[in-house]
Amino acid sequence: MLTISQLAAYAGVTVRAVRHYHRIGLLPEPGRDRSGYRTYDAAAVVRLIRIRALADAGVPLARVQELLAAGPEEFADGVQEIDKALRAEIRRLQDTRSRLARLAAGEHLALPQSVVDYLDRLRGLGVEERYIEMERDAWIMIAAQVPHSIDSVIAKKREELDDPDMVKLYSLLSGALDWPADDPRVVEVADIMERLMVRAVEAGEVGADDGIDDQFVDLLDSTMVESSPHAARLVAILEERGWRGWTRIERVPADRLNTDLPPS
Amino acid sequence: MLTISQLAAYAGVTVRAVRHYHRIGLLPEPGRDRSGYRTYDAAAVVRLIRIRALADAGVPLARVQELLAAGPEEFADGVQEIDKALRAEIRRLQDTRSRLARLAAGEHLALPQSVVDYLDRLRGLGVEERYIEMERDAWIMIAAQVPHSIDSVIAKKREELDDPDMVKLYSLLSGALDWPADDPRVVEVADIMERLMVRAVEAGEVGADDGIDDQFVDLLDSTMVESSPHAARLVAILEERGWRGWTRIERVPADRLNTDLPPS
DNA sequence: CTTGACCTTGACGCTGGGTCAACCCTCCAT
DNA sequence: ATGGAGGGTTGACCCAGCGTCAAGGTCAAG
Repeated sequence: MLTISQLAAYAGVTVRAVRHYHRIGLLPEPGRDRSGYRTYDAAAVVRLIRIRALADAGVPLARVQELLAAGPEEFADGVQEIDKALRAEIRRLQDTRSRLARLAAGEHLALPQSVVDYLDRLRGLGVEERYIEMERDAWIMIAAQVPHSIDSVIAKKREELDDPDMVKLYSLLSGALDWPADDPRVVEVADIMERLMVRAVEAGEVGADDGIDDQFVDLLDSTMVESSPHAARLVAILEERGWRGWTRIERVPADRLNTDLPPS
Repeated sequence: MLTISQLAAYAGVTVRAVRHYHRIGLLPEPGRDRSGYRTYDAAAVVRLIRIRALADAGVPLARVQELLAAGPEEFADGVQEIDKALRAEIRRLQDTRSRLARLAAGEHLALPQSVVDYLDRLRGLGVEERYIEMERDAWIMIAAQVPHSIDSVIAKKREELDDPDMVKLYSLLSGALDWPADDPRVVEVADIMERLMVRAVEAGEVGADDGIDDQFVDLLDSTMVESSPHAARLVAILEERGWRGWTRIERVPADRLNTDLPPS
């Protein structure tokens, strides 16, 4: 006959776990010797080993109890299910692992490779690290928001970088973080942006549905505006010229300028 | 600005989880509007998404906090560690999966293939299912006890089945479960066993260290004795003839018969 | 007889939140 | 103005699966 610690040792569990199984009725309480110690036989070892085999597979103890009480066919069905869950869990962990790999490889966290490549390209253009971090944070949000279309969105962005005006724009914006409050180059930025926007409108690239909802666009815009004092000024200048927004810029018809803003 | 539920939706978590992160200091408490609602900005979304990326990898929230507060090199080291843990966990789950596969394939739980094969062979010899279950339970314990040498132990057992006497023995033992209390065939069983043992001793196969400790052997023996009334009688007969034990049978020198048993 | 290793029950702690409860705010339709 | 829906707020208790004391009773050895 065995004591509780011997039983536990045979099955590779702790004494505390065995007592826990008794309390929840998973392992029947055995007899006691004259001093109150529990005395176990080999059947208890076998039952305990079975319990652990299932519990190690992640099966909740309540379900373990059901399964061990069930007939062979129900048991087999249950094991099938458990195996499916295990497969799913393994795949989930593998996905997580590749996410972490990308994370460690460079960009901090949760970004698809396409975005990482895009940010690397900005770096290659000489854009400052501080600015890239802002971009990165915006892309983290976009990737979380529209995970399915992030690749096509970023592909369009990459194409835009083929335009020398766009490259110029980024190099100016990057440096703008250190400009004095009323630097005249903000106007230069606005000029470049307007040229780009006009071309985009002509190419029919404005107004296409990007799958990002309006409120989310507002959120990105307000983050941008808060990031630098120049940003607000820039948006104001563009608005005077009939453009609205930032993340998604739209042409505002001249007759509606400043007329459809809410009173607040 | 975002409300808590909007923040939660962007990051794909529940409102309750966000509040939990506030309480444990993982996500800083944001400002409130005049009615006491929390108001979040995009930075909170980014931080929350990062938290989830790590938490999904199974990192405890306390560690997530450390990592997000740490510098880049410490962060990278931490991610390395996490990845190692993930790899280990994936392998553990795969092992569990193959254990479950064997389980579903036939024998109930936690037995290596070699033992399953052995039990199948017993079945093929016409041994009753009830008896096989007893054998199986014993092997479950042995496999738990000496997992490294189980294959060699079982290989020896399989070889023994090539002996027609051993086959005869099993077929008798299997049927013995239904014998009346004082069936004379028990003596026949004892005869066969003695023949087998004598041959084993001559072949030098007795006394070899099997790596199983004495106490464990006692446990297996007592289980066997309790399994049937004939078992005790069988052991008694063999003991009269100078053999002791069951799981591991030894020759007892004639002059020491009944002299070294404890008085109890 | 002491010592140290076990045994007993009972109670609280831990993670990562879920799930009420009880109440306040805001907005919209009536 | 009023009521109801659908947000938000704090607080408190609940879950698994044990770990970890606490406060004792027992056992075997020296």
